[in-house]
Amino acid sequence: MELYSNYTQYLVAVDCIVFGYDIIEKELKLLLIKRSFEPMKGSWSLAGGFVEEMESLDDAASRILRTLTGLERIYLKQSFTYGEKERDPGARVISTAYCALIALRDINKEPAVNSEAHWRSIAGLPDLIFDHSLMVNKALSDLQNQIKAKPVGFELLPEKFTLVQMQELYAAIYQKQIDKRNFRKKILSMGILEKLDEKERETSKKGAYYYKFNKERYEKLEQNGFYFNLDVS
Amino acid sequence: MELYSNYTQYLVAVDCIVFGYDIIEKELKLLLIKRSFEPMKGSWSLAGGFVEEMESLDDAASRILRTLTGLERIYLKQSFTYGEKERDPGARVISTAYCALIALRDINKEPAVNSEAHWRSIAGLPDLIFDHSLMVNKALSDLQNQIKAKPVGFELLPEKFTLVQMQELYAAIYQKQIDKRNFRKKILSMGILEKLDEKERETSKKGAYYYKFNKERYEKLEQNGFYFNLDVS
DNA sequence: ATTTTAAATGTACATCTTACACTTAAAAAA
DNA sequence: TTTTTTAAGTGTAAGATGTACATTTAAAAT
Repeated sequence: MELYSNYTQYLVAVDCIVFGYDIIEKELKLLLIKRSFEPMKGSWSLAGGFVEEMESLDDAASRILRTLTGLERIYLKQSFTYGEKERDPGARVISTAYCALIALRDINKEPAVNSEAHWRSIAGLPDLIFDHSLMVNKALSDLQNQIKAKPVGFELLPEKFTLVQMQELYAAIYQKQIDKRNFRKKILSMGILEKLDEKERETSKKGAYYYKFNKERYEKLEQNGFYFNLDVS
Repeated sequence: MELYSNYTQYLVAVDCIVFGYDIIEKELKLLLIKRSFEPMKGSWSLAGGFVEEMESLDDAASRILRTLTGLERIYLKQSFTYGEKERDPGARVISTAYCALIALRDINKEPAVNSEAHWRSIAGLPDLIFDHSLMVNKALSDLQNQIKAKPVGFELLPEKFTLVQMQELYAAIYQKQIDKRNFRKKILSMGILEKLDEKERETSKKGAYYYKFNKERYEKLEQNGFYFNLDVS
């Protein structure tokens, strides 16, 4: 490039913070990789990679997520860019973190998961390379804020879910107990869930009604000034 | 660098979205630059520049802001990173936007302002180069959300300010009218303002009491689980 | 028929939000 | 010295929302 020719160029990376919700264990997990190259080969790391010439940052994040999990069309959102001089001892690398949410039952069905990828409970994470722990802490705290104000939680649930399951998801992300009646009252009063005739019968004799998220209804309400708000006691 | 040697490097820039509040005109303004080099020389642009080898992204943003306005120790926050392939026709440039807030009465006192820098009201901005309008829209919308939940508004007011001035600031940022009694009730009930004995006498015969923000008090309350919340009717 | 298990439900009280109009202080003008 | 003018300052009632809390219901298993 002849323009801007006096300026230094740098490696640009993306790192993916992939949160997976395990509906069975009722736990939020994080996708970690055993690093296969130097520096810090063998340490725990986020799923990351360098941005290629023909792709945008968003494209790079999608590609890396797809390569590692086989999943596409996942809620994937830019989090924050880390540009400290010495953050990577191998070279000056500017890295943009992306945050993804996955329902773990989906990924278990997928074959093409990188064999060096592991799901680890967010309670009790190992040390991560470079500034990756920082990235995770920021992303988790952003997720907690976001899930209050946008219906991103539905990305972590199967299409049909019970209110108990939804409540367990929120409890796992906030890491606290939630009052059942108030939670139900609040989410049902928004009018964005559809009650199905079918019941989930695995966890109880009585069975719990399935619901599904009515996205069209939500979008219509949002246009009319409605705010999703699921702050929790 | 010998590690990571197969990957392409890119130019990395920061662009500063500098909002200035004009307490006289009661208007939020944006700092724009007439671009002095190709491509798009002569067009309106944000204050930007390339990241140098010895500085972090944050450092680069501070340096650029200082160079253009002479101001230091300004509230300066990373906003978002723009990495589309063709966003800059001159070269592949990854740019991280930063957002700064300034009280315009402060900057008027400063001498070292770049002569190609201009303050323009956010109502009625000109077209900006590349994706800079996008950057501004996102930053403004983030500012509106942030100022609800954190006391960043005080960065835009002089140390001593009247409640009317504070209300005008919020009205300028939200671009809407605010009920005087409710606004006062809400902000005063937080217990983070100190009423001074002194009055501002320029705008009224009666005079309006000055207040100041008690930052220590705010931080203590915040530690105890208090949330600043200045949602506006 | 009885027991067991988890799902489903309602209410009272406190807190917060919202809409709304008159009084007060002080300078300027008459 | 009175009157006028201007912007600052103040309160309340009604409605909406948040919170704490315990019993009943459905259905399978014994």
